Amino acid sequence: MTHALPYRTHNHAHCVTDAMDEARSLCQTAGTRLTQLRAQILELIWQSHRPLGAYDILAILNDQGRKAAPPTVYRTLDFLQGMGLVHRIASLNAFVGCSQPSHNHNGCFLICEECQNVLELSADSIRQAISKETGAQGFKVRETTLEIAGTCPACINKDGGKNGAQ
Amino acid sequence: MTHALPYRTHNHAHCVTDAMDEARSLCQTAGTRLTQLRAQILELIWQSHRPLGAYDILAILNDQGRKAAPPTVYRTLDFLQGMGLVHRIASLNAFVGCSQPSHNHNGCFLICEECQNVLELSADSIRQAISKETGAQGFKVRETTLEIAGTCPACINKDGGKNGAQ
DNA sequence: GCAGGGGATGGTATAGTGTTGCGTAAATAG
DNA sequence: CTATTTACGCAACACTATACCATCCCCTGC
Repeated sequence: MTHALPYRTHNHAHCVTDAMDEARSLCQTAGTRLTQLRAQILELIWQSHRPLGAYDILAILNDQGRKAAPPTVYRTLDFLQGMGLVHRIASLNAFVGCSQPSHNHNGCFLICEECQNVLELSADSIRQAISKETGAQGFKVRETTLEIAGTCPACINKDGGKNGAQ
Repeated sequence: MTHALPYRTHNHAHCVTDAMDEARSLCQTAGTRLTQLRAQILELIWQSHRPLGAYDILAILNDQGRKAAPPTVYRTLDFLQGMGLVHRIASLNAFVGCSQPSHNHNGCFLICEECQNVLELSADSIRQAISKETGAQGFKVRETTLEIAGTCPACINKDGGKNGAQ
């Protein structure tokens, strides 16, 4: 299936239910437990395509009546990351749902600085270029962090060229 | 001129003097001041090819008799970043000297997780691939963060395949 | 030489992000 | 039903970064 672009209007409920379904299925397969807390936090992250800080999550959890402290959140995020269900955006210190948890690890993130939406690309051509360069250096890659900040097409149009000009 | 590979033995004093010379020249051109503090911090960062945390710098400064507080260090780092003399590695919360401050902004960093050395690549082919993908999305790039963690060739050899195996 | 102004630095406090360690509770296995 | 593993609650702390104000220094013009 194709995934909706975050910055286009789409039925976001589908994103959430899809993500939760896939999460349940992945945990089932892996023999890990998608507990109530983990599901709750994953769903919180999927409330939008905007990355959420750990302390944002913490605040929402506490608003929702759960007594949580930072370790609770970070542990859960570690689990979700380990399962490939969420990604950490290093340049933002924030977390976003992974749109294709079964494939597409080490993705490439397009971060709109106006609307804060993040689009995850698979970007095979970029991956190949990286692989070629690192190979030439004899460098063995474990993990790549590729985060691109800028302006998404929706915001470029919205601005009428305010930032699109230069 | 060609730059030495950080993880090969090289006369590192040259890296430092080159970097300092270039820094002086760049500041001269830009009409900014490479003050004693700024030079001191830049030189600290260039002590090695390993990224240095802001609080590492702070500790060394204080060891060296200067009374500094965090804002002093961050201000100075901001300046040095603004001049393109150092880069911040988001995935490490640390700073490294820029090997080619006059060109090569938005570089690509190969981070060895064993020896901690960082090599900065220009990586035009990667940049082109990114540009192509983002262009296809209609996304306007302002800044790219590309940090690749893994093992450098020197450490791969040193380990005799300990990590190189898998 | 000297006042004025702007950039650079010193310093306190505080905000934001992430971790350690330990004890308890819940789920699963035997 | 006990033992073991796994998850969660909680306190304290470590690390990273910024806001804000005061002071200093250097350059400029006089």
